[in-house]
Amino acid sequence: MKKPTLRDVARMAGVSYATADRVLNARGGVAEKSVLRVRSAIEALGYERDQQAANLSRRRTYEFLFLLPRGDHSFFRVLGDCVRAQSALRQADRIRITIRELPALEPAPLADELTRLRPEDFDCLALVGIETPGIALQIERLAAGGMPVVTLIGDAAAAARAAYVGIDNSVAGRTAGRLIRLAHTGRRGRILPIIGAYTARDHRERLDGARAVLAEAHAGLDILPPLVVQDRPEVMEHAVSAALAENPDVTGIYSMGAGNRALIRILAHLPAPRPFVVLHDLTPVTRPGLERALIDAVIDQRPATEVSTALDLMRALADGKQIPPDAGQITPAIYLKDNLPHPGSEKENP
Amino acid sequence: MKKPTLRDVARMAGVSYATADRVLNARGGVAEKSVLRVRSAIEALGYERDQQAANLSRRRTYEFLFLLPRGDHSFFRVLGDCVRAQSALRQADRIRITIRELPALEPAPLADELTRLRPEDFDCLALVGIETPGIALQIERLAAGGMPVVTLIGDAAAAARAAYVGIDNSVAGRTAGRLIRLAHTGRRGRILPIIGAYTARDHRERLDGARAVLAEAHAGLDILPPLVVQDRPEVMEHAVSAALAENPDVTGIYSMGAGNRALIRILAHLPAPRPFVVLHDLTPVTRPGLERALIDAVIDQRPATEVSTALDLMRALADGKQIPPDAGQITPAIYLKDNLPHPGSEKENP
DNA sequence: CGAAAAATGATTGACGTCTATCATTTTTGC
DNA sequence: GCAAAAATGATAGACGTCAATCATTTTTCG
Repeated sequence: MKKPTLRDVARMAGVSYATADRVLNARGGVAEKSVLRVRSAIEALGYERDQQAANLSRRRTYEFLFLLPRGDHSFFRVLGDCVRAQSALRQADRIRITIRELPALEPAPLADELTRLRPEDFDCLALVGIETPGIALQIERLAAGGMPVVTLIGDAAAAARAAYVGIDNSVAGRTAGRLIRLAHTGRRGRILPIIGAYTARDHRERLDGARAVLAEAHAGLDILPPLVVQDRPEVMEHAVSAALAENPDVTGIYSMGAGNRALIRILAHLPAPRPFVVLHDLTPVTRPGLERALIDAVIDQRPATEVSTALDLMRALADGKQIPPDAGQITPAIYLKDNLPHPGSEKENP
Repeated sequence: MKKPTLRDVARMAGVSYATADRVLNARGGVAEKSVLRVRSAIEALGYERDQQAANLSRRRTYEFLFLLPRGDHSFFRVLGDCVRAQSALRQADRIRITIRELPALEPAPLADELTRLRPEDFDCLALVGIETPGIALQIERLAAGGMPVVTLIGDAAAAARAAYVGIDNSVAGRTAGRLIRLAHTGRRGRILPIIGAYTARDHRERLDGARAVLAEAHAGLDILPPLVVQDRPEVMEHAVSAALAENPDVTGIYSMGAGNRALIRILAHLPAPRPFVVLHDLTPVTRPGLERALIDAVIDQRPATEVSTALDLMRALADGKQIPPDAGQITPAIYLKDNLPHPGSEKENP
């Protein structure tokens, strides 16, 4: 009644242990009929290789590389913390994580780094994708060379990468839109969207998602043209101040990108009733905003879950397993003032 | 530069492998000074036992028992599915899960089952707690006998159980309250709370949480006395129909317990504008309600995360590790129509 | 000081798999 | 039918730990 070993498989197939092993590990040099007999014995017994014993024997450690944006955005800092936290936890599982930090959101240094990589350097690579032909090319090269690539947070080279782990930004935008609609039940309003840049696909998707839901609203929700603030607090500071001065009747703000430190500062000095504010990602910047009720909701992509999921997938990939196509889909979380996770636990708890 | 083995520890401590092993596994019969030398060698080298090799050698399998409520509530059915899904996934980690289903929410059968249990039967026990002196006594007995007990969803015997895995129901209630407040921004309203029973601690906590947040609201939110429906659809059907007939101006409904099938049926026949509706737990009953926009928000305790977290803790406990006091805290999730997880993925994705 | 007790060392065979080698058997092709 | 090639069997030593045995050394104490 206990788990069958490869020895049991060999016995049932009527071959030697060596032959069963040759089949299992595809070493070749086995007659077709023997292959079939071993295969069906595996099937019949429901044999599954004891991966732990196998790893012990092979002295295998999983070597994973994470290419992360350097932490000028507070979200990227949180993300890095998540990776480091998981790195410590997974050492027991023979997983070794190397982290290299690159300038955030810049294609050139990332492409450079990828060019220098050889497929045999790591068992799997995770990176925050940027959609650029040069980067796609490198991902294809590495994947073809046998190093699976997982995109994290942002996708790239959708055909060549093994998995994308992250949220559906259109879903995130719709969710934000829904919250804003909720907060406008039975009244009219004017919404101010703020994005980093039109060129960022994730911001565009969030914007479109939010617009779709807000446009559904029967009642009149007036959606202002989006402010473009380049994810930078200084720009945010000016742009938002100006926009609010021009539109004192703004009842809702949806900030899709970074640089929210300035936004929160402005909100703190706004007279009541303040507009309803939704923004993205729980960080040391946004969390106090929620706690002080300056902002009302945060759409979070749950970086801890993303990193943990990514690592599960990377291990499966390194073991040569098949992966379901949408295994990396992360459902965005909604945080209000009241359901904030315990401080710090964002890093550990998937 | 690679991980030190026990052999390295022995060498550094200047003792034999056997002695190092005696210290590591507390087999006794070792002189004090040797113990110290080994200990400090472990410290100095940062040695950590290779748990996988150890388990292989011991032929250890973790034997865990789950005592689950029989699935008449749809949530408990989801919970059971989560346990079964994890059971399949964790076989590779040498975890064997036995599930016993008991009549839901009845103390007597649970106490009976516990009485029959001997501490040596399983390495760890997880159960949905009911707060009863008899059950507390049994948990204390098992814990004292060396079988750690983890409470799931509902707590019990807080002093004796090793961990509670579940949400803070007061937080869940506050979150629901906050959503209702959001939906009443700038307008008055009348809220209808629905609970299963006053005796259920979780329902009371949810109610108190929601009331606390709703009472904060400057504007007038009129909170009706809670309907008590015993978690049963038939009772719900009558009670809610009557309450809505009596109060046609209800603008919000918060259902804290089960039996929501009837509530959703009623909502489907209500003329617009429908009240704002929040209820608990994403199940095959509530999900379509969200999708059809009959209800507006679901507070979910993320059973997949709960089960997964419980298993992590149970393994740590079985390995004799220490556990941080709030390791089982689960942050409740808010689901709107737009951020529903992919169907089925609730069971797998923590 | 010497005997008993305590501590330590040395060693062995598992656990399930990997990797390698070498001998033996079976199949293939001429 | 025979040599060469292909397939198979048998076996051994690792991986890091556990659990056990037995011999040897050191300590304790009367």
